[in-house]
Amino acid sequence: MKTLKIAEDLLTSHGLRRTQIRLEILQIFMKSEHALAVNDLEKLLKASHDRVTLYRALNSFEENGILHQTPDKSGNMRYALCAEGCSGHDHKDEHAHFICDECNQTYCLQDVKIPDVKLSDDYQLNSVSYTMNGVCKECQ
Amino acid sequence: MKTLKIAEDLLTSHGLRRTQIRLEILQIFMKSEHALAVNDLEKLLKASHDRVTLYRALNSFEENGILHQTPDKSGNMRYALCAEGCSGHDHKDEHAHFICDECNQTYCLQDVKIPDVKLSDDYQLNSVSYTMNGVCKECQ
DNA sequence: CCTTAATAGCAACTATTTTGCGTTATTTTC
DNA sequence: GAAAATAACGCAAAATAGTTGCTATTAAGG
Repeated sequence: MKTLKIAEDLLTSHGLRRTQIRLEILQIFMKSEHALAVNDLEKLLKASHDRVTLYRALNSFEENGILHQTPDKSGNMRYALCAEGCSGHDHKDEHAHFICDECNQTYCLQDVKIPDVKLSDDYQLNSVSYTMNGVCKECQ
Repeated sequence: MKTLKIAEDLLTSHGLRRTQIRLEILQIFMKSEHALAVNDLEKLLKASHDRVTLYRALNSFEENGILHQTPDKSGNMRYALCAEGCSGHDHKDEHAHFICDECNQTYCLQDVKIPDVKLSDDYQLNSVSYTMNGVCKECQ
């Protein structure tokens, strides 16, 4: 299936409008193997757009369970497509992330499931994130 | 042992100067059960100080393995005391963190060790972080 | 004491993200 | 289809976090 078609379906199925930018953003995420910062996104977009537009699109996607966010080591937000089965407030994003200390890129390790830990009853758990830092293949 | 004495020892043993602010900062961290943002720290300090001073103190502590940092969900940096055995570039900070979605506070779960995962040889691992989100006891 | 090197504090700057508001354009409805 | 409704865009401005350069202090060691 073509990425454009998938992007269109993603938007429609979440009641969002199919605008040029949003379609392009989604296609970029589909082609990317790692999480992207707003910065990265700006560079990958054909035309230049207002950052506000990007932020609003990304937030909307996040609220609708299309994307999920993780801050990188320095605290900047990065976004990546959710696996299927995400819904806005109940992210099933239970895979680990790897962030390269050299190139600072975030890899979504879809096949690395996050192991559980024992947690005291004092805490009511909603979601978990597992992030590894190190050096990726490219940078070794 | 009094917190002041501990703070003094921490500074001296790392070759740092025992200034008023730094002693106070360290004591605040010793009394706090959760990780603090620069913002929190400002409120907890008796007198008001320049934010730059706080940032520089915190960075210095981090480099010397006295504190470690974790970004919270929204990407803001939070700091907490390291367990013993941390050194500047080889943090042994292998415990999990819990961040409350309500009050946004970060709890250091010193006794919850981070479990390992299998990682492809493509990645060279340096450090790991495990963060849980949910609702803490206070907020339930 | 006196030196010197670390630290504090001020000013200014960069980067990220958010908010308000008028305009544009996609959807919906007739 | 055309008009109405409203989601999304884009500009301006501002809030927030963190950094850098520089000078003034001050702790530590002779």
